[in-house]
Amino acid sequence: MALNGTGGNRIGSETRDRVLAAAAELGYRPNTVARGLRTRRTHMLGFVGDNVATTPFAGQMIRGAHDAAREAGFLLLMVDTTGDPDETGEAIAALQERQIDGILLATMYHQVIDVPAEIKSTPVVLLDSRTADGSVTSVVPDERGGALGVLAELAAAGHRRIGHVTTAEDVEARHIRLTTWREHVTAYGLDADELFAESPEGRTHGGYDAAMRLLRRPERPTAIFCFNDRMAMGVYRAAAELGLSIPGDLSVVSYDDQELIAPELAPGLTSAALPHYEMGSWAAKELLRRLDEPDAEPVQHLMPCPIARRDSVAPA
Amino acid sequence: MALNGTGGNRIGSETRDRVLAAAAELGYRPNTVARGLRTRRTHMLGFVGDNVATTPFAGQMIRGAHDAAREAGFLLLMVDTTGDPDETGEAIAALQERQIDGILLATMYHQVIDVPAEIKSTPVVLLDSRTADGSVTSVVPDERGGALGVLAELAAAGHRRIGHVTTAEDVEARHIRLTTWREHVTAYGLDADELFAESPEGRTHGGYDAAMRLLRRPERPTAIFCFNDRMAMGVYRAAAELGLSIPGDLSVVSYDDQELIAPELAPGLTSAALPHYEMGSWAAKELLRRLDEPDAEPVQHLMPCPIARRDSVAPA
DNA sequence: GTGAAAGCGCTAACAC
DNA sequence: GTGTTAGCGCTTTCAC
Repeated sequence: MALNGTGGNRIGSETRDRVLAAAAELGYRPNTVARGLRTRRTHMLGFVGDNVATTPFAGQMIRGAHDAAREAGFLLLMVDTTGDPDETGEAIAALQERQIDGILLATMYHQVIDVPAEIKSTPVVLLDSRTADGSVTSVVPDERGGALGVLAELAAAGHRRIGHVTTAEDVEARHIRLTTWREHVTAYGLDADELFAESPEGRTHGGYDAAMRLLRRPERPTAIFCFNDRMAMGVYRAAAELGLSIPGDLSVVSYDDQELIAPELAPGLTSAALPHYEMGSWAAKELLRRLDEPDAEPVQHLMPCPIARRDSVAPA
Repeated sequence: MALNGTGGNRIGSETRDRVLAAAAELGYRPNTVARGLRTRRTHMLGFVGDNVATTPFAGQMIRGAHDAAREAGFLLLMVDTTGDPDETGEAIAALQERQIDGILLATMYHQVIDVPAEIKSTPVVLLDSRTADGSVTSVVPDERGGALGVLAELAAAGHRRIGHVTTAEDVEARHIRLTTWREHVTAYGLDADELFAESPEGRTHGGYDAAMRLLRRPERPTAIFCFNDRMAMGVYRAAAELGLSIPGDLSVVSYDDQELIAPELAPGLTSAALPHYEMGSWAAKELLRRLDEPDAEPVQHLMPCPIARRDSVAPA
């Protein structure tokens, strides 16, 4: 009671001091396992990810969750899976055996998922994914906001003929970014199809290919909004090959703001950042809050994507 | 005993079946906390990293350790720090309170460290770092081997005037890679200083700067060995500006094999890979082994760095 | 203001 | 082959 500060004035201040002194002298540290057995609180959060530790930028989600948890005296017990449902179920079971207080269920990119049945009564918050019906608390990036942000950068520089280079992969991010862009150019009365090019894969080569096709059209766009930084890297290469200078002849904006790419390109790439750290932190805090308030209504949170402004945009 | 398979033939097979059936029916899962309290084994490994979750490629170390641990029924309890010794000490204490069975102490890049005093009796394996005196079991990349490997690629293509572009930052990797290169070109009777250029920072811009200086010298090298992929990215840019084609006029090899860079450059960059996954896996397995054999002699392991061959090397 | 004891869910030793 | 019990290190209730 002296150590925990519990029991109010049940314990004399002089007695408490003696206890504290003895503890310090002995280097005493409470055994959290025994405490957990008794209190049924382990002060551990389970973190289940699908290849999150492996995915370069998604690691920031771990870090965000970690920091928020640690600040509250919690530690993260990690299980990384391949995303396979059976494996995820097993991971959750392994975590529950260890009596974790709650679960953070993370995906390496924004997607819609079903929550595994195993979770049941364990409090859970979804990280970078959400359920179709919104029945589980979750946080995902505000992709629409981010797309509007980079499009606004171009608009402010006077661009109207803004092309879009994207992947054909069927992911949430593609749909939202594409839809937002389409609305934007359509609002100018432009034909979106004429300004659109996609490639099977959202990587450098795909970006290069799509950009080559787009930039060779009779009325080429004055700016391109890329699905992601990797595709933007390909767009840079295509522009160089066609003798177009960035941002002189062509402005480029993108999404993801990957630290290994966006700031390293020449010129630096203006990109909407995926707020991985913030999402991780938000999810952990929200989960912690829910441990004390198990009946709180589920929340769907959209995390803003700040725009990293660099030198890839110039007046049209 | 039926569930754990312990107690040998103490329990009848028919009785065991009944127990198993009942457990399955109830969805019974043993409480690992209670078990840990009794057996003093939690089947959790502490993973202490300095910004490891944050560092893009180092995440593979976590994944390697995770997979090896999980295969043995262990889970990773993560603490990420800034690398500050006090913080690391506190992290270790937090882990010990939770009765973890052993500690993996990881750094985000290869370095020489002192082991925190707190560790004491807890079994520990160092990941991507080592002690000066070799008193603690550790695994680091075989940087010399990797450097020899990429230099051999160049030698096999007939290159002798091999330049080196590196960082001035005082890190293990710089020293080993530099020394290995110096020995290599000196063995050809060349003056290493004429083929050497460094920049304050090991990033793209630094690589560009150093390469510009190096490639403008009267007798320019026919190939460049770069400290890392980011600097290589700058070397590519410099070569392009000087009208030198890669690999036609200049071959380039590098170190790290970062997935976001080496395969994405055009042409693909030949690079020695940092075996992060393998190091993580080795460290966890070795730690697990040591839990049962606490008195085993410390081992210093060098993990080979495989060469990722791409298209940046051509005959001299 | 303080001492004593029960019990969290397990494992292992001890009976028979 | 099976039933019983102590105890891991804590927290909390009860008694005084």
